[in-house]
Amino acid sequence: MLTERQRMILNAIVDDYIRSAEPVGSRSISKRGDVGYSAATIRNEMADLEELGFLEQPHTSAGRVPSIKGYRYYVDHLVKLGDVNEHELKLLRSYIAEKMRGMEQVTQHAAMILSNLTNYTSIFLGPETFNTTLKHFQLVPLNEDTAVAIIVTSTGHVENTTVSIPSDMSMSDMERIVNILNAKLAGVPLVQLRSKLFSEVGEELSRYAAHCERMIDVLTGVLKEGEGNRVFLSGTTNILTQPEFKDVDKVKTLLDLLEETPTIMKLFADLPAGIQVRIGTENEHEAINNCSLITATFSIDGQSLGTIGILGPTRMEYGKVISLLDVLSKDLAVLMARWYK
Amino acid sequence: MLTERQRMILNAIVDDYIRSAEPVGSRSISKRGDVGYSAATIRNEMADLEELGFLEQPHTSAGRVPSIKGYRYYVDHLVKLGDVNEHELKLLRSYIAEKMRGMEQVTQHAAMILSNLTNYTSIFLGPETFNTTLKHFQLVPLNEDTAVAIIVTSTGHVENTTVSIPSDMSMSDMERIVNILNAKLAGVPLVQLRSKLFSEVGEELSRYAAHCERMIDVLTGVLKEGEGNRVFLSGTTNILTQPEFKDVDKVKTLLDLLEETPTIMKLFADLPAGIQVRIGTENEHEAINNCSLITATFSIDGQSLGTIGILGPTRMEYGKVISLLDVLSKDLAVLMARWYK
DNA sequence: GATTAGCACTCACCAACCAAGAGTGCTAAC
DNA sequence: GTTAGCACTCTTGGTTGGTGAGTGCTAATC
Repeated sequence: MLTERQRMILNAIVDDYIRSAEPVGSRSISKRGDVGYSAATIRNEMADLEELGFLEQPHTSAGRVPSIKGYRYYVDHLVKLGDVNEHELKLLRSYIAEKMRGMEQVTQHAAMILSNLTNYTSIFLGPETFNTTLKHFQLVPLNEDTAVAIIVTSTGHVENTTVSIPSDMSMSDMERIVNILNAKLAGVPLVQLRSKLFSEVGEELSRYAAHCERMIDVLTGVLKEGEGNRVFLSGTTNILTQPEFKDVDKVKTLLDLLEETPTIMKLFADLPAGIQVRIGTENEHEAINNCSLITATFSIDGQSLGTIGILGPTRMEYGKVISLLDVLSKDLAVLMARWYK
Repeated sequence: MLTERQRMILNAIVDDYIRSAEPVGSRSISKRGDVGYSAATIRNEMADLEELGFLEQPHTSAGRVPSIKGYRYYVDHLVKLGDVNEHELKLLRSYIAEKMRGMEQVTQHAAMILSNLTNYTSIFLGPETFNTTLKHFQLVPLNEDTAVAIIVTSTGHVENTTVSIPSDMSMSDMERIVNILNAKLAGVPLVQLRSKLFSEVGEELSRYAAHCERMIDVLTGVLKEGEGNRVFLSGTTNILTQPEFKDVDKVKTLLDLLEETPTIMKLFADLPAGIQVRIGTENEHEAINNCSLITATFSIDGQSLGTIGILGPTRMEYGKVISLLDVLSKDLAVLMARWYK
């Protein structure tokens, strides 16, 4: 619905604004070389674009600034994916060099590199527990009445809590129960643990029923607690270098948001595989209404294994970030496929 | 070396400044009621105090502000420990209600409450690994060539990494080695693991020597990696509400510092048991030269089990924070004594 | 001799004001 | 359809002058 020239001008304006962070005027566009029109012509087009809702004016006689709708159009139709240069590529892939750490460490490291490379904040969200299965469960006694409960999931994730040992449970009882639970419950999806317990293990452990249920409580407790550990942030303060965050109050609300893991998890909920761009108010949460969130969710056999997101101002280098995330998520997908073949 | 009146005036100035965050003038002190002198007298004393280095003037004809030396004198001789009120005490002790979680969770929760109560940033540093002993070591295989290595320490702390299994090591080999290592190394201080390995386990595992050394590498690797996990922050953004941090640049350097776990660990190194106050430039690190750090290190039998610190502006409510930390650290000491009796 | 009232002086802070510059919208010419 | 020209708007930065808080000093007072 936009003319070729309008698209060209919109593109120029967004590019300029992303670079300069200042409202861009008709003259500066006209002088860019790649747009062969005079300032006056551009002015007319800009007025039209504003009427159509793609641009905004902070005040009369300031330049124009892209609106959310403008950014959206830019991202959907205009943005040129920057190509990832040698240096960046090398850096980005350096995490693979640390051969064979856990999947988590790898992704977290990747997220860190990404935040350095982009100067925005990167967020990594680990796989949802209900997609993973139980690998191993164990109790390590610390002294007579306390023990550490440890759970290992199929993705190599480890969770633990300290629990108190009921006084009426002997060491050998405990060992036996843990053994049986392991034999029966290994490979069971985490969310089905409880129901499986009753259907499968029921009769065999009936004499330990009470204890056993206790154990499952512990198990699910550990899992629930671990929920929060899925979020990993990197470069939190990078965003402070952006001029749109020179106001401490804005900074505070943003940082407060980032500290609230549940909120972040909600933000990342239900993302389809692949790259997703959420611009400004397209984000649910008010605190990031002047931010954009670009996410890459990678999955294997339809099972999501995590999401890496980049949070920056709406005036974000979309082209660069998208292409970086694209490369990275494809790399990770390959890596994971090999890992969990 | 200060006269009674000078002490009184210094005390009044520091108190006022802590409340208002603004240079305090002679008149406002004179009108406080508890100091029965006229503004002129106070002015003279203030001039003297300035000459002695206890006060500073931002510029001529502004009020006075305490210097580092002034704060130091205040903390050492003048400060009245605020008494902890019922409500605070209840809140502060609520972590105990979560009966018998791990020591770590308890302290971390306490640190969180503390940051809420004070509106400063609280930092918790877990016990040094070389004071703790190995409780349990385990490998959980994930697939043919990777496994999760898990370590449990005597304090109930759990560390883990994913490692690759050498192709020439069979499952049963692995199990055997792990078993022997556990039997021999449980109870050994973490730092002595390697030397103990050779002296004690040497002959018994000579046929597995190579593998065994590999295992120890894994073990120490896990530990080194875990070093960073000892730091726990809470209320990071609280400090942003303080007027001295209305400048985003300062905020950034401070937050950057807080993200660097090694630096924080250095900051907390070699603290004696009990409460310690470091004011402004008394702190090594430049980024917190206008902050004060109050720490409480609690130990049992001379073995440090962690430190809780409060980081705030130099203009901090010393009395309140010190008494809160005092109560808390004593509580924790009791709790831990029961725990690790 | 210590204390205090009085006074001149110093700055930071604020508001008003002004000029410059950037950008716009509109009109008329190309 | 495009562009040059022009009047108009509005931010920005600098200057100026007034105000108030606070000081240092001196002289009077207790």
